[in-house]
Parts: sequence; C-alpha cells; structure tokens
Amino acid sequence: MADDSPFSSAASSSSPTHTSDDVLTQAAQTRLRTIIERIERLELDKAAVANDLKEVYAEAKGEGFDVKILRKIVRIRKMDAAKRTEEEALIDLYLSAIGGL
Amino acid sequence: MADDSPFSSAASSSSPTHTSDDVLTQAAQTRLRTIIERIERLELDKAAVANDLKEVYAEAKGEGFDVKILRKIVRIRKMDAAKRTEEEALIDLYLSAIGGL
Amino acid sequence: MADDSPFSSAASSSSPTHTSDDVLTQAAQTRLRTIIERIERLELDKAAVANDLKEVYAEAKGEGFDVKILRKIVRIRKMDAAKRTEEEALIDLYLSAIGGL
Amino acid sequence: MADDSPFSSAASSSSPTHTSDDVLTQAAQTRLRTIIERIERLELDKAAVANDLKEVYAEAKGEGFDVKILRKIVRIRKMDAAKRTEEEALIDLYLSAIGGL
DNA sequence: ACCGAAGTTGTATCAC
DNA sequence: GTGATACAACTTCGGT
Repeated sequence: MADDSPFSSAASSSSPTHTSDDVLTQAAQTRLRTIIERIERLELDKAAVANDLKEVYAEAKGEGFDVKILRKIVRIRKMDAAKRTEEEALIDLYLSAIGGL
Repeated sequence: MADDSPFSSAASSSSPTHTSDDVLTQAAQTRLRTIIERIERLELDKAAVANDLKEVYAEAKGEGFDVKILRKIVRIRKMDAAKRTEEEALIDLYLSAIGGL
Repeated sequence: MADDSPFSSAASSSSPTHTSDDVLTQAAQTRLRTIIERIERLELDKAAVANDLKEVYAEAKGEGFDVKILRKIVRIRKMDAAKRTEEEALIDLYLSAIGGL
Repeated sequence: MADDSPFSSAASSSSPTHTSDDVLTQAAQTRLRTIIERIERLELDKAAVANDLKEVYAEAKGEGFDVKILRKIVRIRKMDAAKRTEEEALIDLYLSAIGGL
C-alpha cells in the first residue's frame, strides 16, 4: 500500500536552512502552486461575473425598478412550486400554533 | 420508527372552536412559544449591545476622533486575529495530514 | 413632478383578456423581461465558474491533495491581500485626517 | 478656532527614532487605547449573544423544529403588516408583467 | 444520508 | 439618496 500522496507522512526538515516545505517533493510543490493559481484565477472570474450582476441590478435600479423585488423574482423562478407551497403551509402552521402574529 | 417531531404530517382543525391548528401537540405549541420568546429576548440583548457600540463611537467622535479611522483600526486588528487563528488551524491540518504529531 | 418609474401606482387590468397587469407600460414590461434574462444568463455563468472550481478541487483531491488544506491556503492568501488593501486605506485616511499629504 | 482634536494636523516625527504616533499627544494615545478596548470588549459581548442565539436554534433543531421556519417566523413578527402586503403586491405585479412564473 | 462548517448571497443600517 | 459596510440567512460542501 504505497503512499505517494502529497500530504502524507514522509520525513521533513533535514536542515534548519529550510524554512519549510520539504515534506513535499519538488514536483508536488510545483503542482501545488499550479493548482492554487488555477483556483485563484477562477475566483477572479467569479468576482468578475458577480460584478457584472451588480451592474445589471444597479442599472435596473437606475431605471426605477426595485432591486429587492427583482431579486425575489429571480429567486422565486428558481424555486419550484411544490416547495414554495409547503413552506408557506409550515409558516401558517407555526404562526397559528403560537397564536397568530 | 416513531415520529415525535413537532411537524410530521397529520391533518388539522378538528373543530371550528380552534382558530389555530392542533397539528402540533399542546406541549409542542408551548415549547415553540418558549423558544420564540428566548430568541426574541436575545435579539433585544443584541440590539442593546449594538446600541452601546454606537454610543462609544459617538462619544469618541465627540472627542475629536475620526470614526472611520477607528472602525478601520478595529477591523484590521480583527483581521490580524482571524489570520493568526487560520494559520494555527492550517498548521494543525498539516500535522494531521502527515499523520498526527 | 413627472413619474416615469416602472411602478408608481395606477390601477390594473382594464379587461379580462389580460391575465397580467398593465400597470407597467408595454415598454417597461419588455425592459423587465430583458433585465431578468440578463440576470439569469449571468447566474448561469456564475454556476459554470463554480463548477470549474469544484472540478479543480476534485482533481487535486484525486492527486492526493487535501481539499480542506487547499481551501485554507487560498483563504489565508485572500486575507493577506485584503489586509494589505485595508492597511493602505488606513494610511490614506490618516493622511487626509492630518490634512492631506 | 483652536483645534485640539486628536486626528488633526499638528506636526510629526521630529526624529527618525520615532516609528510613529507623535501626532497624538500622550493623553490622546491613552484615550485612543481605552476606546479601542471598549469597542473590542463590546464586540466580544456581541459575539457571545450571537453564540447564544445559535445555541437556541440548535437546541430547537434538536427537538425537531425547522430552524429555517423559526427564523422566518421571528422575521415576520418583526415586520409590520403594511410592508408585507405591499411587498407581496409588487411581487405579483412583476410576475404577471413578465407573464407568470 | 446527515451533520456541521464554510462560503455565498441577500438585506438593513449608517455615514456622507 | 446613494454608496459603503456590517449583519443575518440560506445553500453548499466536505466529512462521518
């Protein structure tokens, strides 16, 4: 049961010169760096899209639409009817159980 | 596989006397009320603390301190602390990843 | 004090032919539809990026990297960046507080 | 128009020995420290209350209550009737404007 | 499959 | 009133 996974045991710091990281092979370190870079690149993309969304909402707001309501619309359209009904029923139930609003 | 959770299913209002549902047992209704009360009490506490904070900032402002700067200092100090915590957690994680200490 | 914002007030459904309200002008309705579409398109993009991220993590995991550690590293690096930004902002604030540079 | 506010102009660093902070008088520095401490103390309180809340919800969940619904209940009770009605009306309006769900 | 934790999103408050 | 910031809620993900 050989173990070549990057984070597993294997010995460390042969010398005090090394501040860190000789638990990982050179290859694994490079690979790790690549992975982190890909992730951070994707997070940038994500932020960009999020920003675009913000802009659309801002623009809509500028034209007089109510952003809060727009968001609710989008959310409701995403949610299926059954779930919605069920949730409303539970709310009513709880409310009446504690004696109304 | 008994089910004694407050909702389950079961039908409602056997009699018109009850404005509220009795899908929840009397006990569950009481319990629910208690929970809601505790929550609402805690939210009051929370509001009180928030108010105290506002007052401290207002007082500081009255003495000529720049609130925006104050907030930023507090924020940076919080970030410091958080980062330290995260770093410690990372170390623990590394340690466990290589098979405990 | 003209009001050309999409909602305002005004009454509804002059005729039973219309299932929907005509409180919104035809133009506003079209605009609204366009906005919703743009939003939903962007949410698709967002989901796609999120999916790519998941894949990178999954792949890394397949190579033996610990996902939790990876995430923490990314998180700490993000905090670093944020902290640096905050610190620069603080300096600017200090500078303006003492009357510019 | 004398200016004795802590953050205002006044000259600085007479010597390179001082890394910082002689823009503020000794008294102001002490005062600043006190303020920061009070703020951080209050933030601890705030965190404690938030934690208590979490516990109440967790406990309720343990007894079979649906946390999501509990939160909605609390929110609804806080929100006044008028607002709620208005919001629902707007949602219906928008929905019908774009031709239903 | 569930549970707890983390991240993300939406909302409200506050200062300008 | 608008933007920033802080708060709270909901969803997702990884682990068990």
